[in-house]
Amino acid sequence: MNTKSVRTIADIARIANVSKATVSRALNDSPLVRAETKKRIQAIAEEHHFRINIPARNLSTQKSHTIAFVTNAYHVKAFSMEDLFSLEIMGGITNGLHPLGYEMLIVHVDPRDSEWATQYLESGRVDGFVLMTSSKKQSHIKTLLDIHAPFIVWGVPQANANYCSVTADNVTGGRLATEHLIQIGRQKIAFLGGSDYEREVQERLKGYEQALQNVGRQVDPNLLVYGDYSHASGYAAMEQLLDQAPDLDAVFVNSDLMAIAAINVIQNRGKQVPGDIAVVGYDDLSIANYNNLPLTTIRQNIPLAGKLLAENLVQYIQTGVVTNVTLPVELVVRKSA
Amino acid sequence: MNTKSVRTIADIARIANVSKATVSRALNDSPLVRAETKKRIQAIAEEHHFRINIPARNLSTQKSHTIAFVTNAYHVKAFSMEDLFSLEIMGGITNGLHPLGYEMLIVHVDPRDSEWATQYLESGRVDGFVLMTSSKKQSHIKTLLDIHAPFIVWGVPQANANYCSVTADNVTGGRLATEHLIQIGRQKIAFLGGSDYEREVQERLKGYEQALQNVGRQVDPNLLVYGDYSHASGYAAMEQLLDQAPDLDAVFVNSDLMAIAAINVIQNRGKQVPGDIAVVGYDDLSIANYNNLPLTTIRQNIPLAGKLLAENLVQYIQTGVVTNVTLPVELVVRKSA
DNA sequence: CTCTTTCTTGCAACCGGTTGCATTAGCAAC
DNA sequence: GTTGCTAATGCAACCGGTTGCAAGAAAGAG
Repeated sequence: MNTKSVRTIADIARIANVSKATVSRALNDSPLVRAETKKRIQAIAEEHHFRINIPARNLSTQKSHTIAFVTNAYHVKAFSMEDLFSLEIMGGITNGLHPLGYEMLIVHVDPRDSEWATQYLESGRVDGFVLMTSSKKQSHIKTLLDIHAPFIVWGVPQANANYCSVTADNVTGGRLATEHLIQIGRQKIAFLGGSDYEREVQERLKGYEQALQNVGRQVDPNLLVYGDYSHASGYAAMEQLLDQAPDLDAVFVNSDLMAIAAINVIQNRGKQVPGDIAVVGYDDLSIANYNNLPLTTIRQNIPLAGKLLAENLVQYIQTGVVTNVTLPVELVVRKSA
Repeated sequence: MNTKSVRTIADIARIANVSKATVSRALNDSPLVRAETKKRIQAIAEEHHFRINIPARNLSTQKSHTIAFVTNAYHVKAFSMEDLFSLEIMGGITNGLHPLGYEMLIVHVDPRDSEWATQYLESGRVDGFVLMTSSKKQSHIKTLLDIHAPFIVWGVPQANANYCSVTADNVTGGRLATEHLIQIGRQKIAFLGGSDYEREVQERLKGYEQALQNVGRQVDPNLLVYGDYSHASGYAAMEQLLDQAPDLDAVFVNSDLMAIAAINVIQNRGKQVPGDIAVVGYDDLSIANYNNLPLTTIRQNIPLAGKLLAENLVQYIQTGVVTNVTLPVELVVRKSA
């Protein structure tokens, strides 16, 4: 129980001999209050360690200054390595939100539940959503559009879409990865993609195809496999690749986690990385550097992506301006290729 | 802008021909309202997809139903692998909070800032804190105690402390790890600890010492080194160990991440794990299983720890009852030892 | 039938901050 | 000295839900 004698704006008003309205305006730096009055009030508030009551402010302004980070890890008891991408981008998002006076809630979403968005938005609990889910993403986007919810998406937006997004240049990423493998002399270059229905994966494939075609090579369907970004799926996909094309000497993998799984498979089959098979990953998560065999990978600037997701969503909430950002990618050469 | 015609309890009251008070009581399942009236009101609310306004409820009840997850990753632009422990326990915490109607904010804390706790608590933004920081933990505990903030700590509580905590049995963990290494025939067993001022590390050392003494062996100070749980510190500590005792044939490492770093050092010096040097880690994070050489490790039940952190903090907020829980640990034998 | 007790629901004040509009003081122009 | 305009501040209603206490209805006992 808080027994401080100075707890509300009314208390500050009594001490400063002004009205609550003047105190509220002074603490919010309103131009309607004379500068010397404002300074005096702010000094009194500081002296008494005054804290404005956030629920009261939220009620009267009808804003929560809170963003929901929507992840689909609802089904697990705990986060894991599989969620490292979310973890890393989360840090960038909270760093972007904090200077703007916003907080971030983590929201697990059951993809079968169509009420989750209204439950958070129409109750006034959050002002908007950062959508990270990959399963049922289109369905979630539709849900959010239907209720006119402010949101931003990590990933390639739908054609003709009118919502905010931040993505990276996947075509260039695919091309850079493949060009590197070509440049170091690899002859039989495989593609281990994420979920094949995703635009990002399709664009990385396009970049891979472009790089091959640029040197007069053809795409071999036996060299194309897909996972779902999980470690297990990367493992299985790499096994399938080696079964289908035992003589492949390079693989471009659509995520660092699947790349590490692929390396495990390669090494377990008695082959050397990068000697026998060169491996390029994607994302440049921290694990890429920590792996005993540091990963050559395509860096998406995840801290910057997080920061822009935050800032662009808040800008949309405040102004209604929709922004779509495509970040550049870069090849990071380490030891796996 | 929400143009729904049924937005507030007053709207439901008008439709149901009762007062706001009755609607509020019905939606909160109060026994003061007749059962048939309650049913009727709940049906009307359901029919109109009514959502109670959370800021208004928070203001009138003076509760936010929000918990702050306090981590000290304030200094980085993004989370990383170093934060995998926090990520994994975070999942357990949100799973524990959600059925209780609570949300979780992630709060970065500058250890030099002494106002962070009042900033969140006295503004009514959060109802309590889960304290995960390891740097300046004692200082944060003092800060929270000074302002009578509800909180719970992951880790061993201070002697005579009167606050909630969840920890695991570190002495047993240290003993189990060392006994296992003894049992598989290792002669020169090293200890690579976390930060040596931490009670957890001291307790794990005690377990290590007990196991050695139980078989008539002495503790060799040249076999004791400390890191700070970071990958880099684990790497450096293992290098120091091998410099000091090139003939060691086992090492008990106080975290999975440092264990992986240790394995990297061992392999980079041309030695085999577990052939030349057996390695046991701690925590049983998801990475322990994903590593190409799956880690033998001491499992702390992280999902359960997270769930209990959540439930016991909410119980303290609601009832004032302080609970301290020590979870059992277990040895998980994989391939590194 | 009357009185007392209990049940059910309503009244309205409160939680604390925001802000449109009103009021008053001060200043400048005539 | 008067009038008109602007600046500074105050008033009080509002944001929406909660709940202590009051009022009235219903039921039971005598």
